[in-house]
Amino acid sequence: MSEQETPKARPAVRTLSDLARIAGVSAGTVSRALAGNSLVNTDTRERIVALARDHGFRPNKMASSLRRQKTDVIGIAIPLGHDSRQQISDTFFITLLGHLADALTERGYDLMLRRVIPERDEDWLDRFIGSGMIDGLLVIGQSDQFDRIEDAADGYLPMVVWGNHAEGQRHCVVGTDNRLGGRIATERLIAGGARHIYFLGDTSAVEFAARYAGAVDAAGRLGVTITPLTSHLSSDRLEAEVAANLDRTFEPGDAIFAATDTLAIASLARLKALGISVPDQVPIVGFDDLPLAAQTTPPLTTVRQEIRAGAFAMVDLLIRRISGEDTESIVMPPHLVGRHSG
Amino acid sequence: MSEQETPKARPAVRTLSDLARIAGVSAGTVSRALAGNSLVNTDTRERIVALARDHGFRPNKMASSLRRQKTDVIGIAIPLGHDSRQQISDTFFITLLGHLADALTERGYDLMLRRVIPERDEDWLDRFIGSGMIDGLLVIGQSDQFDRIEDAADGYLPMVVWGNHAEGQRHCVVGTDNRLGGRIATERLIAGGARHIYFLGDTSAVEFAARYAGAVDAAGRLGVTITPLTSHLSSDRLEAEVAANLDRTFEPGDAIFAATDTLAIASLARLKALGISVPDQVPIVGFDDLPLAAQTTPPLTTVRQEIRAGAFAMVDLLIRRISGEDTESIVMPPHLVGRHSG
DNA sequence: CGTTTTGTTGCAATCGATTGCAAAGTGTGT
DNA sequence: ACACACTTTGCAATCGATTGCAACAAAACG
Repeated sequence: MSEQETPKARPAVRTLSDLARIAGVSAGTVSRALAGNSLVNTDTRERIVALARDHGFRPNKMASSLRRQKTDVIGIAIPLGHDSRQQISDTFFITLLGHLADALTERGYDLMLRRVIPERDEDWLDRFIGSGMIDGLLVIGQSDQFDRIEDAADGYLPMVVWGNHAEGQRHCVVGTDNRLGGRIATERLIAGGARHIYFLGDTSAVEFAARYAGAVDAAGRLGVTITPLTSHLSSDRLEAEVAANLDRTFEPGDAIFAATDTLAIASLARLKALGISVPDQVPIVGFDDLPLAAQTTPPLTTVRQEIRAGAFAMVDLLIRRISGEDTESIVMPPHLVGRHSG
Repeated sequence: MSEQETPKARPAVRTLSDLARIAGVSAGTVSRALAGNSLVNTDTRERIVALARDHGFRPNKMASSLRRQKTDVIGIAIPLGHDSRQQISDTFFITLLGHLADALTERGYDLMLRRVIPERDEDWLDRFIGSGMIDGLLVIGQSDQFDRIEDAADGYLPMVVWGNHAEGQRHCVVGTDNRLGGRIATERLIAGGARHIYFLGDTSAVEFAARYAGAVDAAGRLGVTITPLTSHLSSDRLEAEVAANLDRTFEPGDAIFAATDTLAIASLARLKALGISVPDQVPIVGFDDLPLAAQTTPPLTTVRQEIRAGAFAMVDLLIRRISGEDTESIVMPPHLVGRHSG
């Protein structure tokens, strides 16, 4: 009663020993009781658990982590190498992050988020890994850090990366077959009559480079020319760069393959502003199939990545790696979602 | 030389003591040397720092946190009370998260992200606070957890919440004047000729409730009727609910005030599919002014929230609270951004 | 009734970095 | 040559939870 009314009058119960004193047992017993299982007497356990609840006691996770050598925290690194202000706000990464959060929470892990700017911090990966704060690491996007990730993977098993898979690479990656996706998108445009394709994106990120390579494959094989136009994804540059890139005279047979739906949507808006009709004058195909892609005008034709499945796969692989297994990478096939923009 | 070539042949240097042994000094000295300042001899310091670098030594953060009683980690909680699958993927929250990440990283803090579903975990706030893992807590959105946040705020200073400010509340909040925003949006619609306004959103979240209240204020004062239509923000329900809500016959004078740009954009798409023109038949005003709002067709008229400024304000307040100051809330004025949808 | 088994609990070491205090070493002033 | 100040380093306690091992009691067995 007065316990309920003046919970702060009592000296706070901060440590196991505090609670142990109140319960009249040793700290070890309290620890075991709160751990639920093991070998404490049922009565004792219940008494201690009740006491802990009444006093709002929560064991200190730092101490626990230190002792157990396990933090139940997974690190999520977002390297912003090729585009330092992008990405954490890019819809694709965020959607992925959301699903990762779901999957990790479900498994009892917390997540520690870190945006890293490799140019400013050479050592970002090893620093994160070596901090002792995380049981495993997910890297969202390889950016231009492929080699550094490779190096780290040699000495650190519990790491899974979202990104592109290259022949013979050593780090475990989950991602879409970007090259195939690029090919599919390009073939779609060519089937629609395109003779010259603009690739919109930043090829210094390996994922996008692979999409471009796929586009070049298809274009080359089918006798179509292709021109890369560099556009970054950071929200403060995106609009201006897309505008600059699309400020040209389009001719019949021209088409746009945007490396990302975000870029495709910006292109849609820009072409509309220029009075160029999509897809009649210039067809556009995007990449990702974000939820928004279905809601644009016209609805966006795009190459779908299975973000949710990918996120769950990453977590699954990571957990297997944490327990020592050396897992293979997973490359998921992309699928064309034909709507009306191209 | 052979050091460089076979870095893994040597037994790894994992602890201060390991490094101390190699350097021929005590662990305490190593600790002080790596801490940079204090009172170690310059030569010794440099020698130790070099050794640490060569051996890739990184001090264990858990141990450090435990001893210093400071983790340099800020918790970010996203309560999903009124809409359990929403938000982490909602563009607004994500944009905010991105800016928070910027501001915190700049100040040397890491961030620990936690989505919480209050229905499943009554104790989410106290558990996070009491975990000992974080130096401070940012809560993104009050959801329907206003009272619980109030309770926690009484005993825990370093917490700042994004959300709505209510008269006499005790927790420190940063946010937009939602009620005023709702009023502004509604007045805009009425000035455009609206006689009946549909409010699209979920009023069980206090922020949205305040926007609705503002809309009711304006509508009541100007003799306009208003009808709330409940739509959630989770990406898997959003589209269907908007569709269901807008599946009605609109009459001249009808207008839509969407509680969020995300809802406004979905409405735009839905009305387009129904062959209803915006703004001629039904004007729409949104809320947030997401980057996308400028790129829709037609470009969205919306009420702007200063997300970036808000994020930096939150971090600033939090840091002052961590050092013991009891800061006031900040309520930022919303601004109407007139584009073409309403 | 003595011995073994089973069930509970306490004790103390441990995880790894930090830091107050003491001690050692060096240098200055008289 | 001695006392004193200052610089640098080592020692050992500490943060709080966990856990192997030993100790003890009660129950079961012969």
